[in-house]
Amino acid sequence: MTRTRQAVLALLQRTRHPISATEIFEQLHQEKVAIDLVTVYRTLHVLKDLGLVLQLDLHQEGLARYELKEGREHHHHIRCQICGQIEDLLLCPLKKITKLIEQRTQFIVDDHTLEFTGLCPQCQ
Amino acid sequence: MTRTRQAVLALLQRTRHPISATEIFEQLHQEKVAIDLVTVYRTLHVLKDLGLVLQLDLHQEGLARYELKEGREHHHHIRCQICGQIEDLLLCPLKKITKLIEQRTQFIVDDHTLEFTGLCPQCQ
DNA sequence: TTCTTATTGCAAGTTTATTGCAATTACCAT
DNA sequence: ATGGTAATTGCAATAAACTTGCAATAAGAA
Repeated sequence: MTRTRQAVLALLQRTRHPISATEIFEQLHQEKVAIDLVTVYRTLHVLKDLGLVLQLDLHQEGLARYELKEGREHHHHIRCQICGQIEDLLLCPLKKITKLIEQRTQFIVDDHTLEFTGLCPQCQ
Repeated sequence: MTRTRQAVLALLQRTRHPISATEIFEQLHQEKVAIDLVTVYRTLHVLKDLGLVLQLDLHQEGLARYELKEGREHHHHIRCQICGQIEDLLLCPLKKITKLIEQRTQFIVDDHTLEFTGLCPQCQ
């Protein structure tokens, strides 16, 4: 664990919403942490492989976002189509459905993604 | 409606799984239909705006896939992590949950995406 | 057929993310 | 501490998906 990795991890810890590599890069530069964008990408890859970070690919965003997995329970997201704000949904209605899908398709399911989009209270 | 647009639409009609712009481009060239990749992208954009085609952004694929919306009921997908095969799931367990989420978040929900990943029977 | 408008192809440009490689840094053993 | 080794980093270049500008072409109406 180097200081650059700690800086990325610390930023993820204090960020409440899923954040992109570019946003991490820009935020750290504002905080006078010298780090290359490539290093941000590589660090995120490492943290993902270590199981500390989750990668999200939200619909129609065209970029990856990351959030800390550690210490957080399984959840999903809702995103405002106008302002892009992302909010956590601390629920998951898919336990039973997963079993049904495994029976129907003969797949072994090991992950799922669920995302809602719409208008946030401010943008309605 | 030009012949190139009809070619794209016809290909989408006879393709059973969500297909990417590059795949459409390559498939049409194999069928000796001269079409530029840019035109494929623009055609897909038009068809999407007309509500004839749905764009999917599957998790960790890093590209957009498209499927015909016309005449098909609402459904979701499951994708094999090994071979990439995508299968339709002709179910949706999210009607009640959507109402709950609207109450909790004060968002107006107007869409959702749901995707399962796992191992298909062949890749297990 | 001719005129007008929409569509297309080509080239160039964006954006997001990855790779190669040399230079630097971290960490372990001494 | 110090030196050696292996991992990490920055820079430059590259890749892949997608978009934009613009002139040439094709479609549809008069």
